[in-house]
Amino acid sequence: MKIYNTKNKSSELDRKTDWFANKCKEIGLKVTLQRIVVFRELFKTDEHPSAETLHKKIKEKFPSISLDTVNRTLITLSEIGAADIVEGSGDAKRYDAGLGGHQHFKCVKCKRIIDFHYKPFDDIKIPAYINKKFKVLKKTVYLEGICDVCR
Amino acid sequence: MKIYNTKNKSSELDRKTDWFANKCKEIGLKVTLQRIVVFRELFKTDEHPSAETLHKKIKEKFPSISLDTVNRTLITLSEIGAADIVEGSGDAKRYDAGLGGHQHFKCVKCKRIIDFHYKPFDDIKIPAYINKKFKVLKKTVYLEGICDVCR
DNA sequence: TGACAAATAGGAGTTAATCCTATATAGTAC
DNA sequence: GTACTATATAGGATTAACTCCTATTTGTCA
Repeated sequence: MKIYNTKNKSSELDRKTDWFANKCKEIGLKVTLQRIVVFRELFKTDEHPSAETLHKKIKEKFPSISLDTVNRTLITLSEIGAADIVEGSGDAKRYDAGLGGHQHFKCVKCKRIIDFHYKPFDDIKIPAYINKKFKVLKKTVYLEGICDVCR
Repeated sequence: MKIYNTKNKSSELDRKTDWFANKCKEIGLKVTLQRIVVFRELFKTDEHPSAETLHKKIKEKFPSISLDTVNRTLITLSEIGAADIVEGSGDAKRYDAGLGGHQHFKCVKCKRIIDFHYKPFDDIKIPAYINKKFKVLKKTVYLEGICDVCR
């Protein structure tokens, strides 16, 4: 059963949803409406929402979904590589759809997280002695400061 | 009044403490025993403690200090550049003495944060269009993965 | 040494996340 | 389609990590 609209010509979102549903099946996770909805809502936004923010938005269309489910699902998504926990300093966890190919700037005043993409940051090389000792799963260049609106 | 030991030949720690006390005075912050103790304890460790971890350690010598004070002080330290909040993904805030000159690897399993220093990471250049739009206060290269002990 | 603004202790309150468990549902087997 | 079983969910309870409040204390400066 498809629980999302596919009448229109297949959008990026629907293709991504198919990819996600298949990934769940492969791994042996059930494809539930909640998981699909959380995934799609996260994919649609570029606001790097916290679990609570995302929960509020999803409740508009799906009033019975619980915050716990959103939290659990976001953790599941990040475990299977369908989402990323955005790096930062303390505060509530913030997520993005884990598409890669960009870096984050976080405003210390308004807590807004802004995407930017600077190719050389994708290509930074990890020294051999680190790769030898640790298994590096993620490398990030992260900037913090005052955004254009706040200053 | 010096509230820390200076009988021995001036150690790095004592010199740093003087620097910190002067910085407080410059800015107009009172030089309290609590601030000195938090600063020194943070400077002595390379474990990137959370406020709670640091509070426990300080209580051994200074039983009356409150967790709130440790928390407030750590925030103050990071505001005046005498400490850094270590970047990471959610969980409790972790601090270091903000000496710079190193990067962090965080183990996603045991949450241990390990310092390493790779010179090219100090020198990454921020593109002009970012500096023009935002005031960048901090740039970080941050690695995450599985540490040698956990794997 | 006295006055006052700033800082602290410690308990109360808040926010984010996780746990618990009865109920519901996806996937599979018939 | 129906039944079965392992997962997943809802939502309230609990925990963790702060943050706030206020009476008391303490640096700092005159």
